[in-house]
Amino acid sequence: MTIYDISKKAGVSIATVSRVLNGSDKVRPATKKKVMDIIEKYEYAPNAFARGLGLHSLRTIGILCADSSDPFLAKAVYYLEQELQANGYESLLCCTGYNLDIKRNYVNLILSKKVDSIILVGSNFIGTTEEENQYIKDVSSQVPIMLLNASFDYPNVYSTLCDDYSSMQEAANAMLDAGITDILYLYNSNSYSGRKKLGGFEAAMQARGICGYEKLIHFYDGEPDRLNDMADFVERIAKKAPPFHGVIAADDSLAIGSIKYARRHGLNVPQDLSVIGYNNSMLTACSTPELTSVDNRLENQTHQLVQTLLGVLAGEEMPKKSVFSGKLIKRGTTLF
Amino acid sequence: MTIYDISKKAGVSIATVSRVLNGSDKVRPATKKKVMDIIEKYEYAPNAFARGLGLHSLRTIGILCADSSDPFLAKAVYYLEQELQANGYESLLCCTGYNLDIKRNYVNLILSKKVDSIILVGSNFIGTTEEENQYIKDVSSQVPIMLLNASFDYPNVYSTLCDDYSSMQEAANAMLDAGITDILYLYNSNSYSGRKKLGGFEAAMQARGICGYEKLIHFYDGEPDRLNDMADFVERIAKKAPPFHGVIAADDSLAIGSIKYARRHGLNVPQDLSVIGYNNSMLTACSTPELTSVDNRLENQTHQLVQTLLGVLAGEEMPKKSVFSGKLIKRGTTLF
DNA sequence: TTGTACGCGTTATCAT
DNA sequence: ATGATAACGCGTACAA
Repeated sequence: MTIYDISKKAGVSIATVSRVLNGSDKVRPATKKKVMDIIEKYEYAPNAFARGLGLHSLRTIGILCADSSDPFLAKAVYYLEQELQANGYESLLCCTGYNLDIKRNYVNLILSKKVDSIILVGSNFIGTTEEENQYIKDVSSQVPIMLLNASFDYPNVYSTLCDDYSSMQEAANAMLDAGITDILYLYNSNSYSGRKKLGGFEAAMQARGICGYEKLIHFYDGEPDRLNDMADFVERIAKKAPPFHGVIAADDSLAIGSIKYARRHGLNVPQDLSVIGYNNSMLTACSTPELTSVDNRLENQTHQLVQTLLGVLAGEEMPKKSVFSGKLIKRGTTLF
Repeated sequence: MTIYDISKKAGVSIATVSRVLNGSDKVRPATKKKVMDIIEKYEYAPNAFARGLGLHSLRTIGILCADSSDPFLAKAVYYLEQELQANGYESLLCCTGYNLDIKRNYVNLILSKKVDSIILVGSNFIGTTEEENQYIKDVSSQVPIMLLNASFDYPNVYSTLCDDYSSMQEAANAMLDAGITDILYLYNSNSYSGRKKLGGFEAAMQARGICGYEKLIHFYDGEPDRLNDMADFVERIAKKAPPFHGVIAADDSLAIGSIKYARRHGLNVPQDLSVIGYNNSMLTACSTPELTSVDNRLENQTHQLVQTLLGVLAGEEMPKKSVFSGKLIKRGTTLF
């Protein structure tokens, strides 16, 4: 069934069928009904490829993320897909892994599929050097680039993110206010977001004049999601580093790992050890007591990102950067 | 840049350019190089839509799942996307939610995007009645339908799954062998897979002549991933139902919920209560001690599914049904 | 309001 | 080995 078949059966031209299909324009109601009946009778649906050829778009958005099974990224992808779907866009998903070179290739690959835009999910797409981020500049000339949870100032690149710096600073201040100054800071990513969080933590410590806090900043470079490996990691730290009575982690999984460590050593949480995580993920319900964590407003971010994208695609002028404030969700692993 | 531009600049016909692009056929090396140089110089890439028009394919697979942020489904989607990508296919992701009508619509929608096949991830796409599954029959005439973790016998429908019946039976037998016969069975889905698991459990109980086990079979119909809601749920059951010293859950989250319940009531796991989960997900590392769980070989399943799909698309005769055996991964929440 | 005719960028089929 | 040309199916100026 092609548009020609339909036009023939309905006794009209393909132009009229096309007009009926695309809702618009002036078509006499009687003609419209006649055509619609034929279309429905034969369950005709226009060929997407031919349509794409003419319209230069198949209403498809490329979603790139490092690992769609990471709880945080998975949630983000889910929200984005739902939001895009609701606005008539399909989602082409690509999981790139964490290697920058591979990411670059994927961006070009997905671009060749004629997506209307590319959403980069997670801040690990933004490196520290100009050269690392060159690929984003290159692609931004073709389609708008949307960054979720990261920021990059460049034409046709739009950023939506949480103010991780302030959020982490606030979290650290909350712990400091409770009198805990020996804080173990754990992180597992040097991404844009990761760097902001660390910066916020350091700023808080410095503002209070805490000395030697650097010795308690540790980077976990093991496998993600291996909670026990993370507990082992904390255990190794505890043996060598100065004592600590608080843990702030840049990711909930690391916080849970710390709680596992505490349990192994008979430390009570939060009496002996206060713990704050980040992302407010499902993992917060995993521990007993439940994990205090920073909520970075993921759902708000994804909503805003898609709204911005729709505006951009419609040719409107939209904000280049949308920043949300995070919020400390207090649960059982902290006394404050 | 179109193929015409390139052909002009290279002083050949578009046919030759096309041949060079598609690697195939006989093109004199010198000609090939000449064309390639021009292509690279101008960074020419063929228009995907026009290509799709000619080939009737854009090498895209539709992946449908109820909720890509569910840990199990997220992992499945991740593995599938990786595997497809490695074989030159893109993934069009759709999250449908759990409503059957909506699913039906999505299937048609994604089909109109001219995907080469549709993968239905998770057994909740298969209902109990003929009528519920009619939509699958309808679509299967257009493209091959691949089922992950479910089975449906119909032409052009291919199933890859774990033998959940036997796996659950084995899990129940392990607990029964350890002398625990008062077992609380928790489930949260009546999907194809959910029904198989329940069947396996019941078979095991009946085979051992356990009486009244039905009173300890309970369906959780609350929100998924709300571990505390699940703990509340178990608490309510414990107040009314016969006592139990074992829990077998059709999903790890329910098992974790039970452990939370146990902790609240000062019950020791596994001494006072043995717990077995299902899916062997990341959640197994969440509890202390770690959760014994049934591994349903997800990675093997996804690999097999894609291999089958590639064969089908290549016109080969492939198995209609591929069944893997699950495996009980013993950890700390059981004594056996 | 409706129809004609062309363009979109490939691939495939013939010739040569 | 290479080239000319016909589909592929739709959108859309432009004409009627």
